[in-house]
Amino acid sequence: MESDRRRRPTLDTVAAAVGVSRATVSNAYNRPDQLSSSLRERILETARSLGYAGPDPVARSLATRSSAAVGFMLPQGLSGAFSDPALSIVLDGLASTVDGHDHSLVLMPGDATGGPRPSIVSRAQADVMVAYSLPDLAPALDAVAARGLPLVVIDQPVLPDSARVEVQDYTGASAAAAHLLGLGHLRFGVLTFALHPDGVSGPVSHERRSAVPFRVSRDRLGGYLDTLEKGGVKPDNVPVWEARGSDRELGRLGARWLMTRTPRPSALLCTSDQLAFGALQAARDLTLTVPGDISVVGFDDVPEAAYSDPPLTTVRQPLADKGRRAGELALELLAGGRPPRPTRLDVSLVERASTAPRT
Amino acid sequence: MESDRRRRPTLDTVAAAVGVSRATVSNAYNRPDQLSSSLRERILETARSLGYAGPDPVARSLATRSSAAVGFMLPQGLSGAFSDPALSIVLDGLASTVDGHDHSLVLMPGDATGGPRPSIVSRAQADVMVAYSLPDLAPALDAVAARGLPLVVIDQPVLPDSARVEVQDYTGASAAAAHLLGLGHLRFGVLTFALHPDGVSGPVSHERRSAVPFRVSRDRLGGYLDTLEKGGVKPDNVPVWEARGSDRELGRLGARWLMTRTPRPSALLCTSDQLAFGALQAARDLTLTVPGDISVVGFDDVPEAAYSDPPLTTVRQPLADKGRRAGELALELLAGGRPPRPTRLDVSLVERASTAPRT
DNA sequence: CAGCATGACTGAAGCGCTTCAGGAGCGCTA
DNA sequence: TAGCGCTCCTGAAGCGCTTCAGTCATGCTG
Repeated sequence: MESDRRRRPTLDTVAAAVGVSRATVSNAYNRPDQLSSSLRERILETARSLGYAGPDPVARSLATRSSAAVGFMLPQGLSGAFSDPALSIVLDGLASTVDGHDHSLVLMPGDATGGPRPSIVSRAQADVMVAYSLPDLAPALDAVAARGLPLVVIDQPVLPDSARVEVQDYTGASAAAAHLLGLGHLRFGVLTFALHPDGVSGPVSHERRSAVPFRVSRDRLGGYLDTLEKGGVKPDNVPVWEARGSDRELGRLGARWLMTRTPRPSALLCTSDQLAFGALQAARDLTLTVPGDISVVGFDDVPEAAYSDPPLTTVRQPLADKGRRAGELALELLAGGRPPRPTRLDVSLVERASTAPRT
Repeated sequence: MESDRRRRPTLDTVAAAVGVSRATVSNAYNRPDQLSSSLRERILETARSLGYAGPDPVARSLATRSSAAVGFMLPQGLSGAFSDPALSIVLDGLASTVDGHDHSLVLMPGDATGGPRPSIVSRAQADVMVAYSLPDLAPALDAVAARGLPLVVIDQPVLPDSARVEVQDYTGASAAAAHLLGLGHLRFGVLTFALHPDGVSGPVSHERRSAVPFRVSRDRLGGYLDTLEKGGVKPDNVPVWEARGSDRELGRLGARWLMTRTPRPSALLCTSDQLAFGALQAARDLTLTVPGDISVVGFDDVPEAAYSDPPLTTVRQPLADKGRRAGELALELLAGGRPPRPTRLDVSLVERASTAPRT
């Protein structure tokens, strides 16, 4: 079994078998124009019959100083992460971009600290890292810096020397709040995903609202609350529930709490569509009608938002573009480019049937 | 900028700075017991001040002939893949297992062929591959074989020399069908995810039902149809809709078609919970009640199945275990073990409120 | 004090590949 | 036929690390 692994053919094996130099065999794979096509054919044929599957990726990476992979760092474990389709869409955009350039994707799931363990990051074979929604000051980010790897940041910490793609979270949230205000609502509730990476769900105390390490949460919550305040609604009178993740079930739980406050809010602002879907479910549980008894708005505009019952009023952000852009940036940095100015993608309010004037 | 990358310190840099041999510096990182702790401290300290972030992962991989990564091959692109929480759960189980052993996860999304492109597989830096639900004969599998990498297969092709973890799909499907038969149903419809990797959705013709390359689809569909036949229901009289993926929206589409056949089926068998949720939605769209007008059963028992409206009768499979087991197998193969006998996980029917006797 | 473990460190041989400065051969031109 | 520019191929120097067989003091035993 030792010999199993040891006996694998290498470039030299093939070179010897064909009777050419190792460089020539290498060229057969990487620079077809450097040798006659007949020789190339002969080399490839011999390689095949020897069971040689092409240049070893690791050795090639060492020699070229490039591992042709982009690392993707997540704030959470995978199951939590993918319960929100927003991430899948972003990741798909990213994956198809880098895949098209023959790069692969190394996933680094996070743990309780709100990011991957630094040791994972130090050992990851990737030559550019993408940070997705990590909290400010995540240790993983130090590990990236220590390795001197180029970094592209989606949606989160503002770091020197990193490429960024983000979305007008504050503006979008603000528009959603203004929409509700415009409909005459006076009593609100806010349902947000994690403000802190500690895995806590529950009503949000005053101090927990400040110093929020997740920028996205901070901006959306801020956009909601500031706008309400400008509209004459005291933030202190707005109950806020923090769900530790962004999925329906957690949303349902939080919404139930919000919908049973006295007096009951007539409008709910949610920081994601998933949470909003949970809220729709909670309303059904409580036999409240949406938007009759209570208006609900989401954030993201995932495809399903158009089909929910009722269809969701939400803030659209271009998720696939976000991923694609991140992929492009990663590739650019890899090519030696300096981080360009941050890409800021637009958001827009999509009015559907889950909001209505206060009755 | 050239120099930026070139100037990165290496083991030698640190060795020279401290005045020891390179081997000693290497030992400082990998075998603390091989040197005095005071020297080790000094080395680490110097490394830090030099901006050396630890041994280069690629070089280390080459020297150790191990890249400490497991490759994960998917049948589809990422966005489609993750719209079904079942995959997230499996992947999370896998990720936490391998992560615990300091291995990382390389994702290889598939394309229209039903698996990752072979070139991606040939170049992936992983020393064991796991195939998730790939179709039989996927080209990616040849690429794995060509490289001589150990392989663990989840849910799909039966390959010589691979470790396997699978689920009693046929048995589970059969139990679901028997349950419905026992409730007195006579007219059925089947809603399945992809039978073929060609991205086609629609009613399933007779020939398309045979030679199904996805084993899971084959077994579940077979389990449904065979059991119905034994119960006296001709498979040819059972309309089958194939959705190209496993998400709600596709399920809703297919279910709408199935629910508008004449005569209308009184029971729907779905190959996944996501499709079943779509069916629940379709019923609402058509103002049919579940289970009053039509019974619906799913497959997987994802967490949400317990909370849907109505809660879903479904076939439970241990998703997280599946992922964990795959991770363990991968690690075992890496350690040089031979593929053990296939792990077959049990399924069981969970009766909830989406099925009822025929009225 | 000879003999011998033991602990601490080193030299050098790889790991499998890419790349670049040439060299050899060959058909053209002037 | 000298000279030139091609095309096709090679030699050798790395890429940054691990590992294993030693070497060299040092302290301990009998």
